[in-house]
Amino acid sequence: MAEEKTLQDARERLLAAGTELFAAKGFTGVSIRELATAAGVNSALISYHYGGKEGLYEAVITAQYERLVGKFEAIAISTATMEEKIRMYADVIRRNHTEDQPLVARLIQGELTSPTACLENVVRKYTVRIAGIISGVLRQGIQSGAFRQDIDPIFAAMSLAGMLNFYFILREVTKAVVPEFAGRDQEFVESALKIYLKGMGAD
Amino acid sequence: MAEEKTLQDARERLLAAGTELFAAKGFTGVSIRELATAAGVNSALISYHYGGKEGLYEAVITAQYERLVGKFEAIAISTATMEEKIRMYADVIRRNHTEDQPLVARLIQGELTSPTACLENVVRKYTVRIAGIISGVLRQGIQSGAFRQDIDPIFAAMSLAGMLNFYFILREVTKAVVPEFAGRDQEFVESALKIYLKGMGAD
DNA sequence: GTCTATATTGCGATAGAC
DNA sequence: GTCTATCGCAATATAGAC
Repeated sequence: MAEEKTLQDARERLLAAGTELFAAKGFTGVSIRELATAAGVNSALISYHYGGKEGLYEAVITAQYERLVGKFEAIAISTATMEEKIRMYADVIRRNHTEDQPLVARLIQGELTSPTACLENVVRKYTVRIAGIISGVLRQGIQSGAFRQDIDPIFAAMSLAGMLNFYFILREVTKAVVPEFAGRDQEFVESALKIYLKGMGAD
Repeated sequence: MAEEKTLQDARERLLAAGTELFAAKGFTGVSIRELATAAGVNSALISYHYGGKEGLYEAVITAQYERLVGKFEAIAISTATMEEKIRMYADVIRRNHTEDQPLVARLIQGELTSPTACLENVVRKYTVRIAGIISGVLRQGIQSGAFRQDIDPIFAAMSLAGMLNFYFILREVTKAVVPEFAGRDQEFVESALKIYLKGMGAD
């Protein structure tokens, strides 16, 4: 078991290169030659291992969605309180956009905004799954009386996800220009949660 | 002054075709041949009038941003109350995504999510401008005591924009699968505003 | 201002040697 | 499982006629 990272096979190296390059430039912005060079392998291996450029792209997107879904599910089945779970969701989203791999978050957001034709079903599947996980937790909170009764849980979930994700989408665009945004991610999340938790509170 | 719509010059016809096609397929998804055919002109005229495909794309994006900024500014300078203005902003966003030209909204969202290299400055400019307009109105509300004092107006603006826009981004992906979303746009906006207005309320 | 024709470049995929 | 070489195609841009 040589732990030499550079000795992973072409398949793995292509997945890693694809994750980085597709995230940075989008599907159509990267050529198979560029992917192969970055992975240090021959471009023909993309077809051999993944059936083509689209196949590699699908593998990249799927792997990232699975990673994210796993984190959301772990929170949902934990024994934390309702408010703690919401704070944990917010933390996953913040970390996903900042610490983990900011470009990958943008990749998923981009696919969400206008899915590649070949990936519409994949994106739909995971979107529905994540929305289901979060709205399920909120439904519990509504039924238990912790949250107000007059909001549909799915709408409550969309509102929360929107507040948090949209900021991080825009941050990439504005942080160089709007001084207000520099290094205040955590502070934004706290402000958004203040608004959301008060807004969802039962009277 | 013949009002014959089909007799507008190639420049206008290309802008119209570009708006529709770029919105439907993205920048890289459309070829100049396709643009020229849709406009009923020759592909060489794209270079002649706009300096190339990128120039036409920039003209399309700029025109759409100007249209949107105009609507936001009109609300900002109106004499409506604070809550009315927020409801009017929400209405502009909803109409922009549903009635006006849903695909164009997706075009702008897509550019926001990951700007084309050549358009980063354009996108930045308009993002900052719109954020400035909305946060300015919220700042007034905060100073007047109508809204809570412990939230930065720019964060409050981002939270509002996020709640509303994110739903409409996802709606395109999920409406075919999640029955909850079919025809409930107005209802979602009302729910989101309920959460937001209560969450921003001064105690 | 508009069109025809073409130059040039780069793409994704694959056949076949090793 | 990986590489070399190449095929066939579609892309944008432009030179030059009208």
